[in-house]
Amino acid sequence: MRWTKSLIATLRDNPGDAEIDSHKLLMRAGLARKTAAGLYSYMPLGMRVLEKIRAIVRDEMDKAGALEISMPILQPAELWRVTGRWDSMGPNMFKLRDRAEHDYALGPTAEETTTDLVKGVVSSYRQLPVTVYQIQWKFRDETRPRFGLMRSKEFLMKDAYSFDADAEGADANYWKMYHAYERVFARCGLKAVPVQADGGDMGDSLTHEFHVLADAGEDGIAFCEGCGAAANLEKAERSPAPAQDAPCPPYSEVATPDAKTIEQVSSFMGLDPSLFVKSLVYAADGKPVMVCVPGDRDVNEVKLRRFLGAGSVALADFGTVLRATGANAGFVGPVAPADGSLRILADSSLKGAAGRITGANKDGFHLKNVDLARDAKIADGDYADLAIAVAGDACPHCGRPITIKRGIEVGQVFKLGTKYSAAFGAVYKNDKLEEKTMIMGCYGIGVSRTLQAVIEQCHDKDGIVWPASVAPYQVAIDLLDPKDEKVSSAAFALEKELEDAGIDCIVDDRDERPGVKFKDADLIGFPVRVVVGAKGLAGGGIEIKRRDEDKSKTRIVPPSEALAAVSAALAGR
RNA sequence: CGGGGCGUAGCGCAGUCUGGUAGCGCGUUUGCUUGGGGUGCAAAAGGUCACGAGUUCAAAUCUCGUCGCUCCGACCA
Repeated sequence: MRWTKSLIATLRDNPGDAEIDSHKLLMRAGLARKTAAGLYSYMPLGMRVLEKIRAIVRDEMDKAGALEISMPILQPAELWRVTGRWDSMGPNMFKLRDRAEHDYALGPTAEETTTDLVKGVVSSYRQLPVTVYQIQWKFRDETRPRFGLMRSKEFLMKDAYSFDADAEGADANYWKMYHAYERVFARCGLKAVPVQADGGDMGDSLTHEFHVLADAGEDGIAFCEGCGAAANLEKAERSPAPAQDAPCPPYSEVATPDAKTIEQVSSFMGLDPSLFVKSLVYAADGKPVMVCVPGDRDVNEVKLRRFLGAGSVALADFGTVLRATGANAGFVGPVAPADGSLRILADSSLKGAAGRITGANKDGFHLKNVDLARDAKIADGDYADLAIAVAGDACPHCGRPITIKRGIEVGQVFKLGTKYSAAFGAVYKNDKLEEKTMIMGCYGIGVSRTLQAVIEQCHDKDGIVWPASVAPYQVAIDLLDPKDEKVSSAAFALEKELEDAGIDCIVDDRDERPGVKFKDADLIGFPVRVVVGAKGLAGGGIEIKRRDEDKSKTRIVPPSEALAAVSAALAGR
């Protein structure tokens, strides 16, 4: 490919709306342009990267025995109503209507569509197991799209769905995909780590997320250096030691006017936040429940929902808080709430807590010297791990302190069980002609997000440093004297040689100064750069340098050895 | 959903407070120059100053409204 025949527009300045390096570089290197908020157009260079990632994903899926299909982006509402997700996905789904007033969604995922499809095709155990996948544009009405392709309204996703006759098969499929994912990300040049995650809406059982570690990541991940455990913070368990507080005198009221937050009250009273009990009123499936955690901790709503077995939990509105406790938010506590039947939960680290400060369930007042066991009605079984883990918490498996890092979620594997197959009646007949429900798994990879994750992980101060496997072109040939017949024909000859050898390359044949070409090549990040110039040719040859190497490592070879030298350089990447 | 910031040339921005001929850098075009890390010089093209209404002799600038973009927060009591 010739630079002058492509459509490449690099930018000197960072776009004003880009916050993180990968987003800035995505735009500056001319890989994509923003069309509207959360919507991007891929330029020729970006398209090539996307296609290369897609090809790797497809290859690994095929090797894992999955079958590629394509299902409609436009999905009828009736499918979503079968599982109730038409309502439960709520505003996250783009919904529209045709002229006959039929409802549709722009697919945010495709469990329903796939289950319905497979149900109609598979009827015998002889056809199982089967795994199908597609690489398709997905749509989600994000409340806040950000960071370019990281969180956008439209994104390319590979979604695979497995159907098995029995649990053992489903299990085997899960791990087959898990290992395929490891290979996909490794081949994209990414260090992605599998972490335990919460099933959320999709199912209750085993699930792992694959994360690319990066400070710009939106998820927190807890790691244990001791035993290697890794879990999303939403899921991360801790094993908090119970408090062993000394007995304290009876509790008494303290006036704390205008001090509502833990921060305000603790500074008002001059006491450490950890001595406070933070009490929050939640609505669990609409029913109020109070949750107490130490003042320097936050409630983990995912764990809370799991513990309660609730469909949804959210902080209660102020009216509910007032009715349940008798006070406004800021002054509530576990001691004698107005609603005596209010269930009160507490984090395990509060078991045995005494001498603590809580809200008084009376506006403007807190209580000091609260002994939870003595003063609050908390059932023994209602002490649980309910707080978000923080660095230094004990690992539940080996007891060593955990560390917290940030990650970008690029993939996730789920065991779905029969949630969808049961809803759709996706059954097969076994060898005794008995009807059985298929057991499912689903597996997603954010293809467009992966593109940006590679940039986030592979860049330096000069630009992107593409792994050879997903680079828009593997080789850039900087033609320094395009008007010199001899020089340009040498460059074009090498271009042909490389292309014949299956190495894609782009010749920068612009009438630009060398510095401009070097800067652009570094910015876009082609893995190998070849310089063909009059000066070099006269001096014996052409220059070859890897993007991740210093200038001093430049090799000069005669044109006849260029192909071998480029291949060698690429092999090193 | 709440709060802040911003909408001026393809991109990045100044000008707005204090109303009076629409500016700068990059990019683009042409010519010369230079030719190994974003050359230098000169000339040129390119803007209904987001949109609408109002105030005024006069509005990018003041007022009101609308739309869009963006950041932070989303009840942690």
